[in-house]
Order: sequence, then C-alpha cells, then structure tokens
Amino acid sequence: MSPPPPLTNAELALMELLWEEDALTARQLREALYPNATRAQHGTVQKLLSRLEDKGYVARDRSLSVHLFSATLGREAYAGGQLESLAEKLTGGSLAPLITHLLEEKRIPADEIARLRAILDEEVE
Amino acid sequence: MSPPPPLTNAELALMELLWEEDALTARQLREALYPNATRAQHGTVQKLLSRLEDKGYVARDRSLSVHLFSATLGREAYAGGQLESLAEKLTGGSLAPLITHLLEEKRIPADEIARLRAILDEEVE
DNA sequence: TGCTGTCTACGACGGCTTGTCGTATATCTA
DNA sequence: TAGATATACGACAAGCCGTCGTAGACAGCA
Repeated sequence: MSPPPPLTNAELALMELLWEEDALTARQLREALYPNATRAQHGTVQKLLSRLEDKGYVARDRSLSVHLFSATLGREAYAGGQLESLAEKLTGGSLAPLITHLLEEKRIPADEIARLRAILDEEVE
Repeated sequence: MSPPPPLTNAELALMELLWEEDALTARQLREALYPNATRAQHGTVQKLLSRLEDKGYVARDRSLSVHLFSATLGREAYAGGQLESLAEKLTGGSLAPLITHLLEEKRIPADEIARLRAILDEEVE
C-alpha cells in the first residue's frame, strides 16, 4: 500500500529512454544521456539504475554479462499512480475537485474535454 | 510560468489548518500542530510560515503587532496546479492518458465516474 | 519609568536525498 | 594472458527540510 516514490529529474530522464525502447544496456543509456561521455559518468548511470531497481521501476536482466535494463511500469501507469497519491493526499482520494477546479479556471481546452467525455462514455458501456 | 513548488509535509500540515479557517495567528497554528508546545517550536512555525510566504502560499497581515496568516490559494487550486505540473511533465500536458489508465485499472469507483461525467456535462452547456 | 512576557527576525544546525565521481573487482575478447 | 569494458560499492558536495536558539521589538502593567 505504500505509494510509489516519485522519480527525481535524473531518474525521470532515464525512465523516458526506457519507456521508448524495450530494453537498453547501461552503455546505451549513458550515450543518450551524456553525449560526450567520460568514464565516470558510466558510474552515475549505474548508480541511478540501481536506485531505480530498488524502487522497483526497473528490471535488470543478468543473464548476460552486460546487463539489460527495462522499465517495469509504463509511463501511464506511473503517471496514474502519481495522480492517485496526489488525490489521496489532497482531496481524500477523489479526482472530482481537481477536475472541477481546472474546468472552472478554463485550463482544459475544449478538445481535451471532449476526449475525456469520450473516455468516460466508453467506460459506461 | 514557473510551476508552483510542491509543499513539503510540514508545510502541508500547516496549510491544512489555514484552509479550514480564514486567518490564524502563529500561536494558534503552533498549538494545533504541537499540542505540548515548547518555546522553540514557535520558531519552527514562524520559519515554516516565512518559507510559505516566500513561495507565495501564505499572506501575512502585519497591521497588528501579532500577525495574521491566511492562505492565498485554496486547496483545490493548489491541487489543480499540482495536477497540471504532473500532466505537463509526464504526458505532454494532457490529462487523458492519466484518466484512461486509472479507468482501465478499475481504480475509479462508479460513483466517481458519474460525478466526473456530470462535471464535464455541465461544462458543455 | 522600568519590568515582564510574548512576538518577530534571522541565523545555524543535523539529517536526508540527489547527482556525481573513484576505485576495486569480475568478465569478455583478441 | 592482456587489455578493455562491465559491474559493485563507497564517498562526496550541494541542496532541502524540519528544527531550534538567540537577539531585538513591542505591549501591558506595577
């Protein structure tokens, strides 16, 4: 029941890459995050990966000597979880006050409203 | 355009009180937060209040020698803002993927769905 | 007028997290 | 076997959070 810990900036940047591809090596991640990479930055990536593993966001395939890393949670699942904790902490778990306020402030464009209506309608069927 | 900085735990506990009442003194806040208060904890409350003032979440009425503190942003407005930054950071600003995922996971009860539909319907009028 | 108590203002501290980097050890390949 | 690359582990500075101590301002009252 413990809420999913939020991702920090560096962790998020790494997850963005893992959300694009099925699985990546630490080297591929390093090259994407630090184009002119030094040797030290490889350690940084490793450390971030191991912390993400601890948090449960990343799975590590050890079958090869060069490990393969992949995301255990999709972007939408993570985002949904964060939304849930937000609602839990601030509005007793209900989403209605959040949406209501954004609508009143006209912060949701019309096409987005239509999209949300469509989603909810589909659910009712 | 800078996103509203999130509230920390102690700050949130203080804001909860300010969201209940129109305005409170530092003393009232201290007594509510630390029932068996020592002198030192009054400083803690003051520090939290001044940090909240810096962040723009709290207004201070200095007209009396004992200042009066009040929230400048309602709970819903804060929650809505946090939801916006969440969507901004994770789903390009759109709420649809967040809601979609929660629906797919059956994490939104039926009455909540009905409530959200009602809110959106009202908006369309 | 001077004393006492309460308020504000400001600075400092320890603990924790975050991002970074070194170093040591294992493992593959030529 | 050598050399290169990977992982494992620990250390580090910087920043934030919650806390606290102290100094100064101000009111009420003998």
